[in-house]
Amino acid sequence: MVFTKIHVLFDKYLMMLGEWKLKPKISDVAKKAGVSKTTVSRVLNNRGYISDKTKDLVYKAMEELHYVPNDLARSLYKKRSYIIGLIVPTTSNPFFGELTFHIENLCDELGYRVLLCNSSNRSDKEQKYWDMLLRNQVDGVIVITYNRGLINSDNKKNPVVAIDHYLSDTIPVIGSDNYEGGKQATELLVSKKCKQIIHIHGPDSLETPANLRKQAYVDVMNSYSRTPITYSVENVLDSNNHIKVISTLFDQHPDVDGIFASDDLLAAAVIVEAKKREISIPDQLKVIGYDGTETSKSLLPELSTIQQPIDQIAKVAIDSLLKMIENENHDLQLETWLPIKLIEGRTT
Amino acid sequence: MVFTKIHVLFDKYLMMLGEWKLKPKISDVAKKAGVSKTTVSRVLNNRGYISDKTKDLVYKAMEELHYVPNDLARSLYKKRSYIIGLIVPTTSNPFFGELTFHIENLCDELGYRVLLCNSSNRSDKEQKYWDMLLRNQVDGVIVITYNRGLINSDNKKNPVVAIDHYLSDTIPVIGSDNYEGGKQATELLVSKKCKQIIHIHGPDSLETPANLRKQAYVDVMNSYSRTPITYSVENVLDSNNHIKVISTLFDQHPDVDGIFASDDLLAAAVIVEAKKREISIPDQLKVIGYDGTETSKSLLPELSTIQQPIDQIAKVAIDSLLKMIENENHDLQLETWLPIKLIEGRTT
DNA sequence: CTGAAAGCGCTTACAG
DNA sequence: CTGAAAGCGCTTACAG
Repeated sequence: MVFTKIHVLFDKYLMMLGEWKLKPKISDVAKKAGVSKTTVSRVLNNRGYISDKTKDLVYKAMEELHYVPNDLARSLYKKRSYIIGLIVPTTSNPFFGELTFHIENLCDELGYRVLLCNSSNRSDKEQKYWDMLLRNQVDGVIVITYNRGLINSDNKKNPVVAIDHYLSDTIPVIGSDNYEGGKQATELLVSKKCKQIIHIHGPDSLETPANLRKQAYVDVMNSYSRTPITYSVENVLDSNNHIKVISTLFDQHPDVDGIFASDDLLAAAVIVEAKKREISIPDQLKVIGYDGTETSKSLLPELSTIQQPIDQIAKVAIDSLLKMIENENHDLQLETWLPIKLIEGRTT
Repeated sequence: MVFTKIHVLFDKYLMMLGEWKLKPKISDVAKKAGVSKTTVSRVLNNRGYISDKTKDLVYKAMEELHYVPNDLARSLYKKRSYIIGLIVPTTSNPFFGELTFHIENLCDELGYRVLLCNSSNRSDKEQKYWDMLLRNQVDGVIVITYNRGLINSDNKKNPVVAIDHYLSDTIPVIGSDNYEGGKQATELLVSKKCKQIIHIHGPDSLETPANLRKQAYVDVMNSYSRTPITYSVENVLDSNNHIKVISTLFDQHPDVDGIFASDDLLAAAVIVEAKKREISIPDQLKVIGYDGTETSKSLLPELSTIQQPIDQIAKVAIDSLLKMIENENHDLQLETWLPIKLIEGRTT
């Protein structure tokens, strides 16, 4: 009798759980199954020996209560959140959008979740995001953005890997083989008999390995005893800025017949401007870009470009980060440059 | 003397914190500042009265220890994580990439973080992600993917909003004015004297408001006493699938002179196939897409398309979700269709 | 095979 | 203006 009464009371409590949006916790499951919290936790984590009978009881109780474990509590105890932070300039850009997709997918496979941050390349936002990620106890961070100040000696302990950006001399950097890419792009234009080859690229101020694309261009030009000419776009995320620089380029060098743009969006803007000026591509002007995302292959398939192995970059970044998280970073490569692939379209 | 000794010991402990990668906690700050945990917490949260002197002591201690609050612990107590989950098919697709950017940006402004999930439109992944998000105690979820089974009666309590997909009759749906978009696209082709207008769209099986684009096409065709002809691409994320369907379309309807594609990537694939078959655009064939992302405007600026107000969609989605989270969902609209904009390029 | 107790790092009534 | 104590929902030695 007394037992029944308690049972009824407990069911009432459960109804309240439902109505008040209260979530059942491990002790509710324990009560319902008639075991201790410890046992429920053991069943939950498949840890230690539990009789099949008890297991079944617990499983049934969990099901009836629609129990959902609270990972926050678990993370707090374990000092491990299985969350990684990802700071990108913006997922609006197809290169970062695809990179984000691959990174998140790999994380998911490995049991990690990702907290996404779009910094818009603004260092104030990068800093705010960085602090937020630390407060949220992320296990590690992947950074695709520039902010040398971000990592100071205080937080060198946090596992971090950077993509295409030097952050400090202890943080692994992953990227495509920028030098080789820049070389192949320039060599292609030379081989196609371009007389006046110009390179357009991102901000000079950034200390990114992507500068090697420019370096390769300069070296190749010099190797043919030609004068390198480069134009810099200060804000890569602003397409109006693209147009202005490109327009200036054409005004100052009406004889240009070969352009190597450091990314595909820039190359696309070059093509637009050329069309506006009735310069025919590839007859009068040859254009090659960099990145070769799926999106640009779909939307602008005729573009010649240097394709980055985005999936491999994501893979190496995650692998390196996990090694750091697991403290197996003894044999960690500090720089990894993945092979690029020249894609010849109809713009060269 | 004794005091000094304790001081020295404490400093040693702090050194260990550094070496062992242990993070200082509130009690470390309290000890260093010579106050209680309660006081430190109050300073941290600017709550209740604290003397300026104490405040300064605490701030100094926090700084010296490089103290970082643990948001996991705070969330656990507060039963509020300030994290929202975002399930998209893939950020590789420019539409979702841009939507993700805007959603994350708005969240950041409002003090929320986002846990990103790429479902690849697979319902098994959607389900897994959904469970993961609940375990991680997200305050709400934005879903851009189809899985009616996802939301069952058990978890109707969780704040959710859907973008472009009907999940249940209690979950708000946000999207562009698909019907109006489909109508304007079709009317444009009609006004341009296309004789044979065909519509290509995503999977028929999905119960998405995007089907209204097709419905509008059908209605407009009927209003001109024409026979609607539609082709369906089963997997929108697979470009090979696009090509096959489009190729069939051209084979079966060599007389086609107007195509309304339900997204820009599909439209781009149509253009590629047309070029391959030496069909000139817009003379012999007019093409219009749907989405009008920044990326497609950059890479394929000549494409005529129906532009979705991605930023507004993100805004309404977040606003609705936050209302649900704050339990102010009394006046919540269940369906919101934001105005589209016809962009006439050079493919029509 | 199972449970009582302590603790993860916070916050907040409550008391003074 | 400040502190001791309880509790958020878990996990894990430890003991039996």
